[in-house]
Amino acid sequence: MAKSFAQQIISWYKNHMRELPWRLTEDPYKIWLSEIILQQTRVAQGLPYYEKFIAKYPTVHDLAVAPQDEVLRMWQGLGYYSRARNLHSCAQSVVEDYDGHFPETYEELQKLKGVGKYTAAAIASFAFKKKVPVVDGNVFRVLSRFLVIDKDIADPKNFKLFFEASKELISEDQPDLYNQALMELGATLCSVSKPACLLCPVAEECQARIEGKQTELPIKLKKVKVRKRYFYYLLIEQNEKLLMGKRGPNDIWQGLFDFPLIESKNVLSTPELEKELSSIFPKQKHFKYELSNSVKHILTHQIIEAFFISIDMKKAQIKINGYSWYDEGEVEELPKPRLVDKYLKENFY
DNA sequence: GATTCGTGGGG
DNA sequence: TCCCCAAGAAT
Repeated sequence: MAKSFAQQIISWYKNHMRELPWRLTEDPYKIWLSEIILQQTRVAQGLPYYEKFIAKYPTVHDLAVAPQDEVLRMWQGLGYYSRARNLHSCAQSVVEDYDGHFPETYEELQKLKGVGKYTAAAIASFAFKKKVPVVDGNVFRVLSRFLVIDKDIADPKNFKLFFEASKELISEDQPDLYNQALMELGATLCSVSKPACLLCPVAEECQARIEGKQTELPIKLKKVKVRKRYFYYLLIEQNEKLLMGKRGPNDIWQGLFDFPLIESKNVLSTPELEKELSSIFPKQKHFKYELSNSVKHILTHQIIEAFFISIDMKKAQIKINGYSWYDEGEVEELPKPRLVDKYLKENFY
């Protein structure tokens, strides 16, 4: 009897797998941590963060008792910061509600903060050898090609179709290796633009390749709308200290620190800017300020054009709600958005 | 259920 | 320069 799809990709995987640290362990904590870090993130970008976290927090207990600002600072630069907040909260839940042990089933795992269908399937199969298929961007791509599934992968109602398709193909005794092989195939050979079909272990049976449709699949319809925002950051320094504050909910960078901010839907003229400034500092009649060149910062749904305004306030009493003074050492330790961190590194430290 | 959450790299 | 998108989840 011919080798099954699962058998073929698993034997290919065994010969080509990259020996990443989270693949050389069965510790659910390490597997969970790696999966959270790798959500919407490439291995090359996430790997140093994984090493850093494991060194700082060897066990889920170490992570649970850490201060949240420290965890956010550790996460700085990786993006999607709700992952860090949920990571921390999840660690505390595992310690308090599960006696320090991760739950083992697909359903129970999804009750944890930051753990959805993909991550639950990954932990259940990698750590506990459960027969649950993972469905991520790679799986959508590989299966849509292998089976010629021309349904929109951006539409959540089509998730089940791929989940069930993979469930039909998953290995009975090596579900973990099957899932990893499927993702690795998508991450390496079965790439978005130029799939390396000549190297593919299942090219012979790939329906898209047979029909010459590799690059037409998968179908993804949704396009993101991008919003433009203009940030005028106020750099206010007194006695070697800088005024900074923690960002609140319902916007980007929740929990991270930045400077007092004037936001606008469009570029401000000099009079407009000065009017804004004087409304923030009503008591100051005249003060000097210096406006930086604009810095573009691109997010998934927003393009931010930022200006940094250094303000000379002399010895005036300055108080802005929600902001406090931090010296250089303290500023260094605060979790900050990339945009802010870069500016500080280039102009202050 | 459509939207919103970062950042960096590749084509 | 622009577009895509990468081991998704929460709201």
